[in-house]
Amino acid sequence: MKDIETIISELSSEGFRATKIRTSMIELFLKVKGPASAHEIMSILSKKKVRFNKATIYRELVFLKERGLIQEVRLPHERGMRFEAAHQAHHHHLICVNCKKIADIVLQKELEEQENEIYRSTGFQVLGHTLEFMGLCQGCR
Amino acid sequence: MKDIETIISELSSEGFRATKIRTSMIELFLKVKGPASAHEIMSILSKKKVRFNKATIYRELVFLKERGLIQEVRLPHERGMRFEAAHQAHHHHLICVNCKKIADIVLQKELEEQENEIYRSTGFQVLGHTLEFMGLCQGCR
DNA sequence: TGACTAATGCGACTCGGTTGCAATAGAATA
DNA sequence: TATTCTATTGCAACCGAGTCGCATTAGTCA
Repeated sequence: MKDIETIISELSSEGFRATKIRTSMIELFLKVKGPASAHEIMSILSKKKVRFNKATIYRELVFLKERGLIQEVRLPHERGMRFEAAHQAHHHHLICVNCKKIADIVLQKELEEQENEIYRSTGFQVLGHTLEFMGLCQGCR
Repeated sequence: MKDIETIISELSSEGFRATKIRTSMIELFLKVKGPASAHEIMSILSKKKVRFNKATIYRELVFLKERGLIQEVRLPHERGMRFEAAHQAHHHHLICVNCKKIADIVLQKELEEQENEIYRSTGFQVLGHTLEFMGLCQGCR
């Protein structure tokens, strides 16, 4: 994700509008670290005194996702979906089983080796993967 | 998971009963490959003319999970939970984005290296991980 | 066969998310 | 600034997956 002015001007040049909720949500995704749930998004907006309806939030999430500005993340231990800004390098998540905080991590050594092995042994052509680590963060150890 | 007679006798020696639904579900998990959704389980039972109520199915899934006979799996692209027999070695899943089939895979080379790197660089102590591969199976390539 | 209680069915409910539709409000134009 | 067009919103009803309380049923043991 670029800076907010660029995003907004790109959107409006395509006929989309810079509404309060849209700009607030884009700002939010530029700021927040780790993937955010719809619930977290709504509570942040509430604190900022942005009035909204949940249907609007979900619709905006779909909109931002379709435009490639955010991407969906599903974590292994929970029901709902989460979203994060889509500008980032390929990364994974560290989920603390104690305090539930979620941190991003970029692996120095990705999974090419494993993916090649899969192709050789099964003929399955890997296009992507999701990898989440569960454990204890430094503070909770 | 052991064979069904052993499981049933172990359960009944602890005061649990060998009901139609319970034995059908244990049989099912011994047979089915790849993690099954509640929906799939119910449709398989229906075909076998086993009458049931969805609350019972969910309760039985909780029961079998608590007893360590099955384990929960959440796949990155879908809402619901899935379950698989818990006897298996640590493994991952190959999810075909085209035909949606799910296969198990045991990696020759697991992620110790990556997990050590995480500990060194962040102090996060990894206790487990989930790793799913998306791609095209041999038949869909 | 009777008694005990684990397991079931039922229906109502929760939670996360979606949809149809009328009302509202950005933004371009006059 | 007023007008117009239509993207966006709020509302309320809805959906699917899963859960719960409670009265009833049915395994199992004596």
